[in-house]
Amino acid sequence: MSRVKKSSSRLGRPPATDSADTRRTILDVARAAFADRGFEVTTNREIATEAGITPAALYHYFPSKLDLFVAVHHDTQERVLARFNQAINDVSGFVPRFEAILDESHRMNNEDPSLARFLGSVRVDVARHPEFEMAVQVDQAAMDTFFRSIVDHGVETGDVDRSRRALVLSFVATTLTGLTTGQSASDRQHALAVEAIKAAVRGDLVARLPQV
Amino acid sequence: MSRVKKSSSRLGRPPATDSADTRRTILDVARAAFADRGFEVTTNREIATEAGITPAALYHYFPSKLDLFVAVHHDTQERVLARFNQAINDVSGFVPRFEAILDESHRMNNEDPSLARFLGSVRVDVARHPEFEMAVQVDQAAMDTFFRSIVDHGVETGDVDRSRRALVLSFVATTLTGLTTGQSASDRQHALAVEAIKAAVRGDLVARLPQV
Amino acid sequence: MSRVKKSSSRLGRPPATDSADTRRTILDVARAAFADRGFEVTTNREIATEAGITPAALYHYFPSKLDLFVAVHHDTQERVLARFNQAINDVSGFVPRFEAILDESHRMNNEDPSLARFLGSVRVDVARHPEFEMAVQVDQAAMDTFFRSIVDHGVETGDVDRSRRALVLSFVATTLTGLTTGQSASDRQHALAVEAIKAAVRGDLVARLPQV
Amino acid sequence: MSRVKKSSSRLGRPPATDSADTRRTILDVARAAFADRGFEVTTNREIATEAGITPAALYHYFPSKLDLFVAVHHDTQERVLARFNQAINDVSGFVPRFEAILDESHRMNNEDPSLARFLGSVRVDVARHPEFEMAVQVDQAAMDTFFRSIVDHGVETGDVDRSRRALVLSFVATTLTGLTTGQSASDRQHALAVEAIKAAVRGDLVARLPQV
DNA sequence: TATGAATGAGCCTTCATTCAT
DNA sequence: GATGAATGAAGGCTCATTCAT
Repeated sequence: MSRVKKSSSRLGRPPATDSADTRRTILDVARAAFADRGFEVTTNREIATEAGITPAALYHYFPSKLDLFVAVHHDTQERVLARFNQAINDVSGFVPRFEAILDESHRMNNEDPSLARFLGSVRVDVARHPEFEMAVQVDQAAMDTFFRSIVDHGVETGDVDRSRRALVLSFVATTLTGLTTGQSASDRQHALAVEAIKAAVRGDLVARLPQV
Repeated sequence: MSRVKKSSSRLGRPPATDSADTRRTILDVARAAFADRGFEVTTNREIATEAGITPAALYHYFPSKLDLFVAVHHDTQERVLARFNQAINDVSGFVPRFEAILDESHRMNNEDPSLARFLGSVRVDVARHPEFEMAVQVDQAAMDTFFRSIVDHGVETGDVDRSRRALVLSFVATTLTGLTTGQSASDRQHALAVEAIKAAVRGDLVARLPQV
Repeated sequence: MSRVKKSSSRLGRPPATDSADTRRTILDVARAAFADRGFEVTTNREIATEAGITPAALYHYFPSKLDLFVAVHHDTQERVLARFNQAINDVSGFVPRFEAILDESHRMNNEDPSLARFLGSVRVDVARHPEFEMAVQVDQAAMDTFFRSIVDHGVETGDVDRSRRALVLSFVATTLTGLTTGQSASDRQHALAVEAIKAAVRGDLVARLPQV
Repeated sequence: MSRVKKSSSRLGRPPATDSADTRRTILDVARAAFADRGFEVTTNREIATEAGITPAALYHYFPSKLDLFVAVHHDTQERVLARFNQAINDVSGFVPRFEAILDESHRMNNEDPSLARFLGSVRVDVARHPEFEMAVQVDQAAMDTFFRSIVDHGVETGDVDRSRRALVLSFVATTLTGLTTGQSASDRQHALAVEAIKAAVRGDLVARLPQV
């Protein structure tokens, strides 16, 4: 919101601008826009205006709208993964690590909701644009690998049964997707969902039924 | 499967029926298209062609593309809700009912994947088009109410602690969203996710940690 | 110039228009524009405006600007070839036939200068746009074949030496290109060039030098 | 052949010379580009890149793309005219001089095809850009004057009939245009066309018909 | 002299929608 | 009901050109 540079609106190179700054701004602005409105609905003009430049200037930094999207994806995935990695750094065991990830998710959702929101909506955009598939799959594989490593770590520490690796991984993917996609609107809602997932993992979400 | 409207030569049939058939076809075709490619990317021409008519003819059935989308939403929500209601009909207790819903979800995802896929992607489309919000909120409220009733039923039957109503409801919303949005690509994947959710609800997803 | 239909500028289908007429008008208008300004410089908007429609309506008749160009090429080539064929119909011998073609060229250049001008400039446009090559080569092969047949006919009637077939064909191509490309601006200039070519073919353009 | 400006490290050389080198390089590179793709299709960036500089640097040498084009035209016309003048230097009579010009054309087409190709395509570009007309007409007048002088020389030496001056001049213009525009693709083709024109001028292209 | 960052104008094309038939 | 012809608005992108450095 406070990103808008004073719109110079004058020809030629603007005084005292840093190329890297502009690129960073574009990436941030674009992430928010893509997260809110998706790839199709977001126009170059919107992104450019919010970044304080003209649509044509976008092409100075990214060869096409699609490339910009891919760059945003890569940047976001990278940042989130770094946060996750750092979050589990001095934590051991599957459950503690998963909870650390959930907590970090919640923190990130507070600091910059566009990170999670983007990752939540990217799935849809990618599904809708077959051209994206290849471009983002490297990044997504990295995220997959990360989650898999958490589960495998759980197997080692004993809280995940070796035979249930796939099941647990599926649970992680499903809940994280659900959290990111559906519950990131308000802080309260997000916090509640995080608690719910934790409770479920701990096994005390609902009363244990007497196993007949 | 055959999407093209059958040629209307069944003698004696009132013409109104053909009209209703065409409307039905449009709705089905549009649901699949919106589910696959989203509101923006799907064009009237695509829908019309697949329904065997011209884009202009669409306007005899729906006043605008937006109205068509809303109609599809209503229709889909209604059908899914009917299936859910029927699924829990002779089942008692929160966990059994939730499991029944998950199973029904899985069945539906097999029979006509476009139902779930549409509901999965509608969230994004609605978020991206503020105009939709009002139109779909009635339908979404109905779904909310349904889930709330399941949880309340759980409180009555005793397997949901009264103080955890909100928590459990959040879990239902989160996992169902995650299931629909992220795990509906293949039957196998969907089945696994359903099992994972069930295990989590039963409390035996991971090894119970010794409660100190 | 007098092609402009009353600009309806009203939405929906305009009353009493014939699709075939509009297509014909577009083709004619486009030929003139392409001939004058070339493919790149001519804009869809110019063509549309001169044809009394909007740029978007162009796409009702031709899938792209390139396709329109190819259609104009085909149409023009066909019409010119028809005139040439008719011109040599009851004439025998290479020289008489070549002269008939030159005369017909001159007549056409008077009636509708855009035919020749287009054919003159198309060579350049095709050279500049590799994508055109394939699309127009069928038409150009037909023209080639026609000229070749004239020369071969000359061999049969005896006024072209069999060993000079290639040479004569080259002369026909060179002069006709030169005529169309460089001398079609004014009627007088064109007529003079036609006379010059005829004189050269007759062998009395310049005084015969005493062959030492 | 090597288009890239040599690195300017020859000590003691006045910097002005490097500047002149760069200008020369731009002119050469631009001629080839304009010849191949025409004024519109050729971009400043292409020219600059091939000349080893940036688009902005172009503006240190030429005030605009249009001016660059005009400069290329002037330069090319000048060089070709110089070659032509030299070619007819010690030749007398219209036919021998015309043949000398044709031979020189052929030689030039071999050495640097871009000279002829540029001159062949310039006609079209000028016709397409009314702004060029005035700028190039001085150069073209010089070329015209040259050809006129050849013909007048022919009148003096007696091989051109005084009454046929205009006719012969038209022939020269037409064939030279045809040669440059249409037959300069391959050496073989060009050579054949040159021979054909020579034969026509000599009067023995086709069998002389019995003049009744 | 040269570069990199930026602009403004304009182009081709797509699309929802309208209207006469 | 349905179609085909047309529109207006908008979008992504390219390009010559400008200006601070």
